[in-house]
Amino acid sequence: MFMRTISRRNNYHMFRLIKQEGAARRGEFTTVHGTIQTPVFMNVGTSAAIKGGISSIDLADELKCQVELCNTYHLHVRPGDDIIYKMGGLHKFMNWHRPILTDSGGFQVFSLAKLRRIKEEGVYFNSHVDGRKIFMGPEESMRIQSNLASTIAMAFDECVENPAEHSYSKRSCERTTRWLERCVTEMKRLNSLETTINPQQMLFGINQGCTYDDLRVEHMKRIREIDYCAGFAIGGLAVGEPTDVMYHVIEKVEPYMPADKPRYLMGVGTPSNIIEAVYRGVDFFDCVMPSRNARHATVFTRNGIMHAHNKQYELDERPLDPECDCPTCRNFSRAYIRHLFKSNEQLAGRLAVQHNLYFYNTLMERIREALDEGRFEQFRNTYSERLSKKLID
RNA sequence: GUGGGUAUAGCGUAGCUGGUUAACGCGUCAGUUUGUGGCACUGAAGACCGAGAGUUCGAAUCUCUCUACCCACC
Repeated sequence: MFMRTISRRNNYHMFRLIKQEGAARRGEFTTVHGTIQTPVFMNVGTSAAIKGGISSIDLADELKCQVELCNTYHLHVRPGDDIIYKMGGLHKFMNWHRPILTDSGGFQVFSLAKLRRIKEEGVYFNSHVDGRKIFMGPEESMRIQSNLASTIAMAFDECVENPAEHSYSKRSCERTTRWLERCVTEMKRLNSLETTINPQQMLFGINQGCTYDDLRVEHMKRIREIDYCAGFAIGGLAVGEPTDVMYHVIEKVEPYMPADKPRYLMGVGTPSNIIEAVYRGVDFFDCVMPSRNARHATVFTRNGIMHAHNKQYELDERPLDPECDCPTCRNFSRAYIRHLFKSNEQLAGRLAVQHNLYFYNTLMERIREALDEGRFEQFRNTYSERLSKKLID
């Protein structure tokens, strides 16, 4: 049997609001794996690895990552959550000892649309790896996440696609609420078991409702009544709707989210999206954009977005971002990185991912400093637009 | 020296029983990427078809000459 290393006595789910500027919040979220300074960007390592060859050690030592995000569905398919349980949980498995948030697999209901069937009890998938049939419902998702022993588990939801009919969105939301109730029941049971690696595992509920104000608000009201949730997420955004619609939905839902719990905008987004969402009261973010874009040679700088493979950098001796002090920018020129991309060297992706993650993590640091010093509004005015424009120099 | 073969974008090839703006891959250039199945996807530029002559309404395509390269035999 597995030796329990985490006490079940302490209450770790503490969100402390340090400062507020308008709707924007500067906070601190205490977890069993350490305290998270918010607003925070979680670095996406779907299969217990940041794509591009960044290890947990790099993340912790150099890249200022506070929280790593892993995916329930992917890890269930491979290597199997039972394997990770036997290996002592995700933290031990990947040698990452700060907080981990596991996504529930709900998003894969949406993104693997061609390979699934949704029913009341849960979702039938065909595995993207070997095609075998997989069933996942709220209980399965909670059991898997309990085996993974993440710090924060996400509720199993349906991410409604955009556009969607009002009637379908409504039925889907109601089902997602019922699923959340089942998640809570199952997680309570799992956290009480002697064999559970992390009995302090927390659950975040997820708000849905497509782009319909009434559904969003109604759903938020329903799920916030479920007191067990340690935080709440807004899901189903940045899936094709215009940016101003996304901001509008956040503005509509935010007043109904508990002020004493963290708010997490799932899957978002660009640096500008993040600044705008912090401005509207969001505390947690995650997005594949910094890592995926980096692998495709798009890097973020303080003065805008650059395509590192462009010819104009052929003889450029400057680092990607002259104002950045990440390991990549401290050591390598644009000319060299462009060459690595053109030559299809793995190192190109690694250096660029390293830079982009550092950029996102330090962007959040700068947002927190601005909030600490009461000048977030000014920060937003300076950077919100600039960071999402193409770099010209 | 004789016989045979090949010459089409930067590279490798398709088209060659003659018929509209010569196709494809790689490379080049540019762009996309929002709770990551797929290190992926989209687009653009670029050759007047080895050179010259001929047949024909019309030639990358047929004929002749030349040049270069490859193979075989002397």
